[in-house]
Amino acid sequence: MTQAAAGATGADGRDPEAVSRFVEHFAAQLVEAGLPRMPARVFAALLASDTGALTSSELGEQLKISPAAVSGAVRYLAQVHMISREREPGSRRERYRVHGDQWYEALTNREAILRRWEDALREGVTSLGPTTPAGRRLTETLAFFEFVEKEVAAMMERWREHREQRFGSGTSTRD
Amino acid sequence: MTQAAAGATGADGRDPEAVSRFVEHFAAQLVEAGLPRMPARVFAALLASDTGALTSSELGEQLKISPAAVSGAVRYLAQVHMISREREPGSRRERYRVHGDQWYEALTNREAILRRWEDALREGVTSLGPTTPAGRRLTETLAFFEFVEKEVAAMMERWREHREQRFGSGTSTRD
DNA sequence: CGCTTCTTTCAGAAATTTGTGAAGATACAG
DNA sequence: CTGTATCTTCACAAATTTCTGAAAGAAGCG
Repeated sequence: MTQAAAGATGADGRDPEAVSRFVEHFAAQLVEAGLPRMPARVFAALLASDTGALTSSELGEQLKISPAAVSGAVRYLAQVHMISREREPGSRRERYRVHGDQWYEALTNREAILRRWEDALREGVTSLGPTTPAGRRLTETLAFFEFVEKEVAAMMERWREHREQRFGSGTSTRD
Repeated sequence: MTQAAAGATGADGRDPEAVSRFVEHFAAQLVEAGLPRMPARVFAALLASDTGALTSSELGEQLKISPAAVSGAVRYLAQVHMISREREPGSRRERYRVHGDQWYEALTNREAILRRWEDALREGVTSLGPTTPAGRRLTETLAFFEFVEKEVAAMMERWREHREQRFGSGTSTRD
């Protein structure tokens, strides 16, 4: 019984059970917020890893999912810029990494979505008529989104500053 | 041919086709952002209505969906505070309304979600250890969310001010 | 150059989600 | 109190999504 003791640590100096508990719990929250299940689990696992980067097989093993599932999940995450892929030079292994800076941006970077909302609203204002009651409502909604878009950009700027001050520059975890 | 002419207006002074086009297009964007289909369509229809409020049967008719579907959709929307329900005093009809103020808040009011994320992260920091690399990453992530939570509140305050100035107070559409 | 190791793609099985019809509640009207 | 209009709930059918196993596709290494 070398590893199952209370709060025990695995071979790598971490308690795999505690890690798993956190991963599943946090992933569940992400799912509730709209992220597909597998991407959520993979992301949480990366977040909870020591180096902030894992290989495909490590992910599959830890989460008990097939290589195909890992592949699908990382493709999704990379597409929405929540992780980035790295190639290890001397190997065919690929490494998936969560990069502090990058994924904060991604979270707020519903920007593309915001844009499309704005486009749809502009079209609506035109086709319903800017002076109709509905048109006026759409105009105001549009103004809100434009406002938010600007504000979020400013907010992220402030965050970078804030973080710099509190945590020092760069990602807090490096290899 | 009283109503189908180009850009023509229906009996109610609006072009139903143009309205429908907007409704479906905007709803599609909302769906892409994660809203379930029916709620998205219902919401878009309300947004594009002249009074900003419709009854269940009006919604069902316009969107060609069953009363059950309307019921489910409005329940969802009310739950996330994107609309409110009103009782017409002299009738068993209920009216669903989009209230400018209210739904802007709702959109940014992922607050509940944010809170749960923060809770999960705090738990993770504790169980993985605040001084481990993973623990440090979680701490920073937590800080980010706390920062965002504060900032969003401030942003909404600024929005109210901004809107006041540009559109005058209150909802732009009243019965 | 072929072997080995890893990753991706593809088709299908399983589970989940979504919308409907029909029956059940609720509340006003006479 | 009975009748009627309106909304909600429930069980099921249909469509969509999700994950897996198996085979094909890259990329170093001998």
